[in-house]
Amino acid sequence: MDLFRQKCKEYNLKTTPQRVVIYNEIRNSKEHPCTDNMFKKVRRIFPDISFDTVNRTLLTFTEIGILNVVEGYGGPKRFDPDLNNHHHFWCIRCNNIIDLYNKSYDNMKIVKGVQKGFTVLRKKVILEGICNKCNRRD
Amino acid sequence: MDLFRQKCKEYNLKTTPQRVVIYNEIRNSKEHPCTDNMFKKVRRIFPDISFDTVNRTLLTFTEIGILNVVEGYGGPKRFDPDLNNHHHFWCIRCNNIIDLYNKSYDNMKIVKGVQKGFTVLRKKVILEGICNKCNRRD
DNA sequence: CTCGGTGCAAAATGTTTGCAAGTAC
DNA sequence: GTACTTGCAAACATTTTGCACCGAG
Repeated sequence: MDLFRQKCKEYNLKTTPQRVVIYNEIRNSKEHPCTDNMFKKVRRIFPDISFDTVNRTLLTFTEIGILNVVEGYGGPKRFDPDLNNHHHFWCIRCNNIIDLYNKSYDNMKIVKGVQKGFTVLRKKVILEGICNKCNRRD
Repeated sequence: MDLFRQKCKEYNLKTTPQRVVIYNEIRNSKEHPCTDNMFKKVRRIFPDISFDTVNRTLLTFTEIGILNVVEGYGGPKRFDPDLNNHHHFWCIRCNNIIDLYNKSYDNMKIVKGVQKGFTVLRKKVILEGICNKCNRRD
């Protein structure tokens, strides 16, 4: 919440009730929701909010760095409230994303080809496959 | 081309002229085109093809494993003709994807949390940042 | 000849924009 | 009071679906 207020001040954003609710909901989220998921969640608390506001707010949050967008395959955007360095396992069947925390992944070196002239902001490992639940279901 | 014919046989797909053209174009592509890029490319060779066929064919190709879809952030799907193990640098400004080849990335271990019950089909490293061209442009 | 593939048009899905009215500061 | 935000509606972009016709095997 401090981060939120601080960033709002920094970027001249007003702390509207809508933004507060969206911030709290995504912070408390353990998943990687898409905009529509967030809209449904937020509307339980703030029934008159528009989809539009949720969408714009999520994009604004990624711009000011209190949220990340995570990799997907062309479907709806998905957001990640965890700003710590972490990695993902992606189930290609149920589309679930599982967070992975691993020091050796974090410490991975940046390959030479990318160093000159490039700025690397984030580096992450993505594992793709079938999760335990989907495997069990077969 | 052999891979193409073999896979078509395997999955009972007909080798239509449309599919042949699409296959050749994506194979010769050094980029990571989206469906619309492919449509434009293919239409130069096969002017009467529909967008629809290109889209369906690309999806079919990913299903039979002669193409991969690559990670994105909710925009149009992008395809990758390179089936070898490789990694990506992603410019968040110009949206360009640069292929990275690196043995130590290839040899990365799979973390323990994912081993029981999970099937890992692919693993890759994604670097996100600003590419040399975009940096120069500032 | 037959079944899968194509092209078209329409629908569905997801995102963005323009603007009048509202509200945080 | 003013500038930023919101909600709405319409536009846009991308993908998917249904179906009649076509053509590769």
